Amino acid sequence: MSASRNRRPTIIDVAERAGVSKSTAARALAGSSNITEETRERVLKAAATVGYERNHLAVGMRSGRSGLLGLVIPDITNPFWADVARGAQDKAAESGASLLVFSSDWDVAKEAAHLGALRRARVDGAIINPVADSFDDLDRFGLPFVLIGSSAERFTETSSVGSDIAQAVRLGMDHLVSKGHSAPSLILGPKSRLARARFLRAVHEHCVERDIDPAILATEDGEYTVEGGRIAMRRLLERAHVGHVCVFAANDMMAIGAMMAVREAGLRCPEDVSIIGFDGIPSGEFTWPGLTTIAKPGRGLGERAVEGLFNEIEHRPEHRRIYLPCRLIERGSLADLSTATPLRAAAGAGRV
Amino acid sequence: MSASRNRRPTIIDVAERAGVSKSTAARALAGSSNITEETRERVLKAAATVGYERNHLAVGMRSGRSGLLGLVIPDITNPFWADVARGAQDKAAESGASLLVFSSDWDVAKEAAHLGALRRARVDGAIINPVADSFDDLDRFGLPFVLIGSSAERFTETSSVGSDIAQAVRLGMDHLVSKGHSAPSLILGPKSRLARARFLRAVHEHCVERDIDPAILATEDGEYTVEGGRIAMRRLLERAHVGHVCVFAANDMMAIGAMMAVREAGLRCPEDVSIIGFDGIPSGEFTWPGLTTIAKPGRGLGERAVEGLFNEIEHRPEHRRIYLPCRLIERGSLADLSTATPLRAAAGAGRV
DNA sequence: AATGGCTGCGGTAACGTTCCCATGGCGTCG
DNA sequence: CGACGCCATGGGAACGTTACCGCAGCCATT
Repeated sequence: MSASRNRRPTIIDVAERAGVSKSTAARALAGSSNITEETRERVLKAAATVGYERNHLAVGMRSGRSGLLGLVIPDITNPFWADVARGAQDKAAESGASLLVFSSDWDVAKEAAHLGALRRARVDGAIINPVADSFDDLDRFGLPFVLIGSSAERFTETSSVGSDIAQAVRLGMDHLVSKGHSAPSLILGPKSRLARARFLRAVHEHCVERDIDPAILATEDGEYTVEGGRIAMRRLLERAHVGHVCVFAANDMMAIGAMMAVREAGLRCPEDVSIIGFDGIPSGEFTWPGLTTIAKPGRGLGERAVEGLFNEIEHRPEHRRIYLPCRLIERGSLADLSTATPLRAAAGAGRV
Repeated sequence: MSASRNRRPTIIDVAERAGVSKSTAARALAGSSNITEETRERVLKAAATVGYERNHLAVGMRSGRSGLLGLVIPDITNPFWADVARGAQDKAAESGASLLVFSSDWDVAKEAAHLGALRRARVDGAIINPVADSFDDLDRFGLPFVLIGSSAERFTETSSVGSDIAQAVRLGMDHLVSKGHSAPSLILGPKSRLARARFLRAVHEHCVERDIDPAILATEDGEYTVEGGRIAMRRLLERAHVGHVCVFAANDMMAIGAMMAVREAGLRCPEDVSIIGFDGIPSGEFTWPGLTTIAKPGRGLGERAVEGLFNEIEHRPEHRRIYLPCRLIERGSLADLSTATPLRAAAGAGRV
């Protein structure tokens, strides 16, 4: 009859089957205006029987909207970014959009190539965590986009979604003092990274509020890696005064490295050294002791970014930076110095 | 002149600028037959100056190939699957294709919905790790696809890509005997899972080769989670004979759980219990001791799957199951019983 | 010298959809 | 009772690209 067996049915097949024109069929399928309830049902039934599915490519050509969104993140293998991707994907699916996921692997050239691929694929917009420092590639992009993550600070003119670092630091510091630690040593990222300054500023502000002189805090810099944290911790231990050491690491990987350095120095966590991290990566659950940390809302970031992107696409520009709250995950890497319980007893309990 | 400022240039703009027809422009851009070198250069230059980029949507409409591939995996947050995604994405990019990534989160309904979204997005094909047991959704899919991972065994008629379990088990067992362990206890997945049978069969075959009676191996089942491994290990320790215990876990998460159970029982790894895992997840690097394991070639799986998918799409069906080799990662969770060195000394060395 | 083939190019249709306009029928209001 | 307007529907164009066909000019062969 109408459609051959191996071709996918089009709206014309539906129209023929329902005995109407393709215009009418389109109206019925769009669920919109000026159509008899009876013909609509007839068309819908015809569509169901022939197994019609709207061709997004054709829709995209005609309407200029492809229903495709891009996501460019530095490392898909990092569970945090994967969580962002999942949130974005779920939210996009709610609106019938699909997500093109690209991992730049911290490579500026690769990132630029990905942006090109997104343009050619005619995505409606993109969510980007830029690894490049320059505006060039983003300017060239020419499509609506939303920035995500800490690097957004560099671009004041575009809307962005990130974690609320200030709130996160407050959460961590409050938790520290509630456990009897007052002025933690800091393991920070490289000086070149903007996230470092933001983190440090938040700590300072919090110290000022509590009448602590920020200058007394020992700090060490390092790469945002396990090895970076290990080295930083080593140096921290060399400088350490007598007594319990408390460390606030700006990143979970560094916190894990710090934990390793503590063990390698023949010390114990949390008995001799307390550690709190920042990120909420799954690996923190499997260290010994488990890593107490502040978890970023990865999934929420992805969801919110897609919302912002839709606003951007539909020319309802928010031009706002949105900061989502983080949450504390208590595990075992922080000693409780606040109770009257002698340290050794607590340590013994923690052992088994 | 030709194109308005805010519209993206089309091939017609290029043609006008180069002073040729759009047919000729298309030929030049396609880099194909029957065109003077001179006009080709003129067109190419015109394309560069107006900033022309081929519209994939239009190409897709005309050619029936969208340049989009789908990837449906159970959990994007799992670094193994993320690695698969990266491999697939890289390989797809080589051919100018883009990847739609969907995470089914172990939800059959969500998986079916994703397959529908892929069809509507007019992907050229998909790579799928099916969580559903039935063929129904896959049959309904109606587009070329390649299966990936262990669940592929259920579908004999389609080409698939997976890890070489037999080789991996051999690798692990060989490593065990080289360290002086002969007949490891086994922590396996749930009986319902096909991967369990495959793993167990490989172990048995290896035992037969070495004249070991497979029946003497202690086995425990559990969920493929940290908690599952912990419970299984607990039971294993209750049954344990005197002396060193060696455990081969079918999954890294379970291996990590087993390590926790050992510590909770007041024992030490690797001094009292040796553990080897299977997967190669990053978390295994951060446990104490580091987890010795067999790593699956996630990235390679993704790459190979895309190759197979292209074959499928272009009707060069391989209809083959491809198994990629795994590799051993040696960390500290396995005691070396083979040397003359007394165990205690080795243990002491392992401590710092 | 005439004819055939080949080569470079232009014109046009088609992919599947949506939007705009035209048309006819019917109800309503003056 | 006539005219106007509204509503349901149909016809056609357009989105940007590629494939096919046709045409003109040129070289080679007879």
